[in-house]
Order: sequence, then C-alpha cells, then structure tokens
Amino acid sequence: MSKEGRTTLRDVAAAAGVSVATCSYVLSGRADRTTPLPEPTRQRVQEAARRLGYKGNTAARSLRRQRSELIAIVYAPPVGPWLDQLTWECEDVAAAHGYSVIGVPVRRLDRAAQSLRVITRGHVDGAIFVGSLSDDLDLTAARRSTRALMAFSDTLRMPGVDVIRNNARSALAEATTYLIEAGRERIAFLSHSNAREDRYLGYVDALQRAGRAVDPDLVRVGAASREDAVLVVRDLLAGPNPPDAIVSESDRGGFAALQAAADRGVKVPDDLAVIGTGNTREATYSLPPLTSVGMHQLEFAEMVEALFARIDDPTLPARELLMPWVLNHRASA
Amino acid sequence: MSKEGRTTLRDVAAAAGVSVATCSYVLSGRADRTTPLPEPTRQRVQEAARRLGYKGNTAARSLRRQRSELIAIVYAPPVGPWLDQLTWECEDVAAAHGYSVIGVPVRRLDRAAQSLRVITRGHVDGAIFVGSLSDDLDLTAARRSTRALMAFSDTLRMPGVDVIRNNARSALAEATTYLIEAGRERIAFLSHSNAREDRYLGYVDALQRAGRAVDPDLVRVGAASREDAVLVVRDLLAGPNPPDAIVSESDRGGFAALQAAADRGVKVPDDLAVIGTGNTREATYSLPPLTSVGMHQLEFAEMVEALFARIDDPTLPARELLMPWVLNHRASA
DNA sequence: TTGTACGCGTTATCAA
DNA sequence: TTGATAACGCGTACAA
Repeated sequence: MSKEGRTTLRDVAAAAGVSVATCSYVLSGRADRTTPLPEPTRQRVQEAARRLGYKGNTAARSLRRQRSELIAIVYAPPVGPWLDQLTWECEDVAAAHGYSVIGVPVRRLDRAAQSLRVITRGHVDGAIFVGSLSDDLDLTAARRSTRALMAFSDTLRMPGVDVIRNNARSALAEATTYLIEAGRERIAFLSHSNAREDRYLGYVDALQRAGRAVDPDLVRVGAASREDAVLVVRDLLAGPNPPDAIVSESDRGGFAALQAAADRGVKVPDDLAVIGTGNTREATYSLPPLTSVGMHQLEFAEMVEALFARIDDPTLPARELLMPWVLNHRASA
Repeated sequence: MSKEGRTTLRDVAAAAGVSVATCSYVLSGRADRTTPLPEPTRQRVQEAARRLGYKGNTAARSLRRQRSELIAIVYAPPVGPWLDQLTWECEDVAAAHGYSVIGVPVRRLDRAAQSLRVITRGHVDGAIFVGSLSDDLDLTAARRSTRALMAFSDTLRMPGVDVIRNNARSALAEATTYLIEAGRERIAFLSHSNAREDRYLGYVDALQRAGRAVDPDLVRVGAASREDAVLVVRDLLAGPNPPDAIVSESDRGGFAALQAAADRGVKVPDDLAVIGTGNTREATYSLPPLTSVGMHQLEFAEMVEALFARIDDPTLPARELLMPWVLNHRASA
C-alpha cells in the first residue's frame, strides 16, 4: 500500500501488473462502454482489487468528475415520521440512479453556515430543504454550490430552485367547512406558534364563508410540545363554553386533543370532533383514529425524480410542484 | 471564474493580485507559516474572497489533507426520538471541534453497501453505528476507511472500534423483579422479533430468581409495528387468564399496551402494570406516563468526545463505554 | 492499453 | 520580511 494508509488505485495496478488507467476503466465500469478490455485483464484487476480490499476515494473521484453522486436532505427540529418517509423514498430513487443519500441536520440557525458546509463547500449534487428551513436560511450559497436544489416552501421563489408547494390554506378551509356542515357550532383552532399562518387563515376563510365570526377565545397558541398541547386543550375543555370541535394545525395537537378529551371523559367524535394536520402514520392507529388534513399518501418519489432531472440538466426552468392536501376522514371527526 | 462553475481559489488569487498559495494561507486560517502575512495583503485576499463568494471545495481539501472534518451517524429503521437526540448532541460536540455531522440512512440491508459508500469510499473521519446495525453489517470495510468507528452493540468486539454497551439484561431483570415484588402474578413479555434476546433473558432471569416458571402463553412476539402491538395486547387481554403486568422490550409496545388497555376498559396500573423499554420522551406524556427501562437521561456528549479522541489518535486501544440503564418510575407501574 | 494532463486546495521549499 | 513555485493527494479521461 502507498505509505501505510488506504489501498489506492496504484496499489491495485501494481498488484495486477497493469496501468492505473486500465484499473480505473475496469473498476469504474466504464470499460464496457468505451474501451472493451479482454476478459483476462479484467479478471486480474478485479481479483487484485478484491484481494487488497480496494475501496476507491470519493474525494479524488468527485474532484475530477465534478460529481459526488450524493444528495442531501437538510432538516431542522422538530422532525417527525414525515422526514423518515421522505428519507426512505429518497434512498429508493437515489439507489436507482446510483446515488447515495445523506441527512444534514441543522441544529441551530445561528450555526447553520457550519452545518451547511457539506452543501456549500462540499460536493453534493443536489439538496432538498425540508420544513421551513428555506424560509429561515439564505439559499444563495447553497444554490451556487449544487447542481440541483429543492425546497418545501410556500413563499420561496428563486431562479434555479424547484419548490414544493401545498394548498395548506384551502385544505384547512375544507376541513373547517366540513365541521361547519356537520353542524358543529364552536370550532376551536390550535396552533404551535404564529408562523404557519396560512393554516390558520384557512380556518378563518371557512368561518367567514359561513358568515361566522372568529371567537378569539377558541383560538389557542402554544402547542409547541405535546405536553403543552394537552394542557391547552384541557384548559379549553374546562372553560364555561367549551368547543364542540377542534382543528389543530398539526397531528401532534390532534393527539393531544384526543388525550385531553379522554382525560375529561369527553366523547370523540360525539361531543368533540378533532381534526389534525399532517396525516402522519400515527393518525391511523390513535384511539380513535385521527381525521387529518394532509397528503393522502406520503409519496415523494416523483419529487425526487424531479431533483434528478435537474441534476442531469441544471438549466431546466424552476418548477413548482404541488403536493395536494386533502381531508383524510377517520373516526375522530 | 474558471470556466463558468464555482469560484475557485485561482479566481480569488487573480482578483487579489496574489498567488494561490498566499490565498490558501489567508483563507484556511491554519497558516503555520514561518512568518505571518502582512495585514494589507490579508485584507485584499479576504475582500476578494467575500466579493466573489468563494466557498472552497471539500473534495480538493480533503484529498490533500486526508481529512474531511465530517462525522457520520449511520442508522436504519425504525428510528425514534433517540436518534434525534444523538444527532443534536453530536452536532454540538462536532461544531466545537470544527466538524459537521451527516446522517447516513440505511434503508435496506441488502443495499447497505450502496448506502455505506459515503463511509467506505468517502472521506468521513468518523462514524457512529446506531441500533443493531453493527450486528447486521460487516464493519470491516468501514473500519479501514475511517479514522474512528463507534457502535452501539452488545456483542461486537472488533479491534479499533469503540463500543457502547448497555446493561439491558440486568435492567430488564430489575424491572421484572420490581413487578414481582409489587405483587404481580402474571407478568407478560412483549417483544418485536427474536433478535434483542438479552432483553427477554433479563425477564427470564428475574422470574427464575423468584422461583417462577416462564408461561409461554404470556410471551408474545410480533409487535413490529404499533398496530400489530395493539392487536397482540388486545388478544392477550381477551384471553381466559389475562396478565396483570406487561413488560415490553420497547416503549412502542408499552404505548400499545396502554392503548389496548384503555380500549378494553382495563385500568392502568391498578389492573395492569405496564413497563416499556427505551425511556423515550413520549413516555413522560403518555396517558398515564409510561414507566420505562432505559437511560435516565439521553446524554451522548461524552461518547462523542471519545469518537473525537480516536479521530485525533486512531491507535488508541478499543474502548467499551457503558451507558447504564435504569428503571424510570412513572405512573404506569 | 498506457502515458499523462487535469481538478483544486495545501504546504514545503525557495527566490526576491 | 514577503510571497511565489511546485510537488502532492488520487481517480478520470483523452490522446497516443
């Protein structure tokens, strides 16, 4: 071995008694395409590589090829099953393209630049920014450093960046309207913070269309954690004029509502209808199963294919992909 | 810019009117030059780099330095909040060392080699294998490709690999003994598969120490998903001779037990005590909160520091780190 | 099949 | 003192 480190292509070449060029052709698979090599030679090279445990070197390869065959999923807390699903599907598609997937966690926004070095200085051919990261971060550097960039965002609009939009507002409106038409009189709204305003606006839209006013007492903020959410809903239910329905801007809030209701002996959906947002897997097996606004199925494959299309041709015009949200009816509403 | 791609050091050098060597000294900071560069020159270089948006190139740097300043967390489904916690703490420690963290998802074991290319061929200075991955995968190639390797495993023993052990068996025994001493007569055990046998053995240990036989009817396998687990527990509770306590090898199974119990009107902990394993965050806010075996607090910082110690000096002898598990008492048992 | 220039930043050496 | 020259790491791809 060269020095005492990893096995390099030179080691293999020496062992097989051929040039590094030949080894490169054989081991990178390019041999069948451009230069057909005689079988005995291939064998010798393969054998030597195997015997020495040759593994190649990404740095050298991607320096030369200007490709890393790597895509990144950039995410920040809070994370959920949603991200896992995206990751797994990404891996499926990436594997079919000969790519690997890495996750890039951004722990703190003030240290984002450090975390994003993998993207901005590294060689990642493409990256997907999930959650609201693309709204909090400046993607300029990332865009110049990758061939393809994709972001979940309702507001972002950047040349050369594909964006995934959803119809959160109209979907939440649909959910609220459903409750109104089912005869619910006092429909509460549960939110995490004052971000995500589009979801709240959908709720407002529906009330207004039905000629109802928004009762500020029924709009509760602060369900940042599940513990908090349970407390908030308990408080709501303990009031003099409790709601007969709750729309939550997350499934987490929805589960909290179910829990608080069970806690107080309030029957769901008879006395209280609950609708969550996100349509997470847990919604199907909570007690009762949670009606939830969100993607009907978490299907990201098409989206990831679009990323690869841009990796192949970065000059493609920026696209907007819609991942439609619908009301997924289950027992809680 | 060179060609029409990213800004390279050459571009900066040209713009600043100095050589690439000088730029490298200024921008990499680590100028161990015999003599520091004069301030005016530094300024010019910094300014030019900023103006051109120079971002460096990881591939070139790590090719030369034989360091990527990257560590990886390798994981496979199912993932939980546990992994998130590890990731965040890793990022904290890594940032202090000037490193970044990436996640490497392994979707399918039969495609593991593909997923692990980032480790085996890439330049990751260190990697942490979580879950049972280190038992399912051959780490030989990974070990030769990184300076430091760390794995959660009860069985692995490999030169140059630090291993995190836990006392799962004795901790599960402790939990079971606690139930016995609390007067529980029929204690069931809920498992995912027939892996993780040490947890089951802890349960057996405790029964034997108490002079009890293992009732095969009370040992149930198949709680691979939460849905399944609920069905399994319902079945258990519907039998002619239902258990008065359940020990689950996961918190997921514990939650399923709580749910199935609520479903059938069985009171927890009065009629049924439930203990989970993993001590996940959810255990603190389930209804009732779930008594769970696991780490008292999820503290990984020390562990990650050990990884960096090995990155600094790969010749360190392999270490075994113990992350003690205890019984965390909450309302369910 | 092979020689070798190349991609790009790092660093040891050397000249002004 | 100030800063340039060039070798280097390693796989790739074109010309020979």
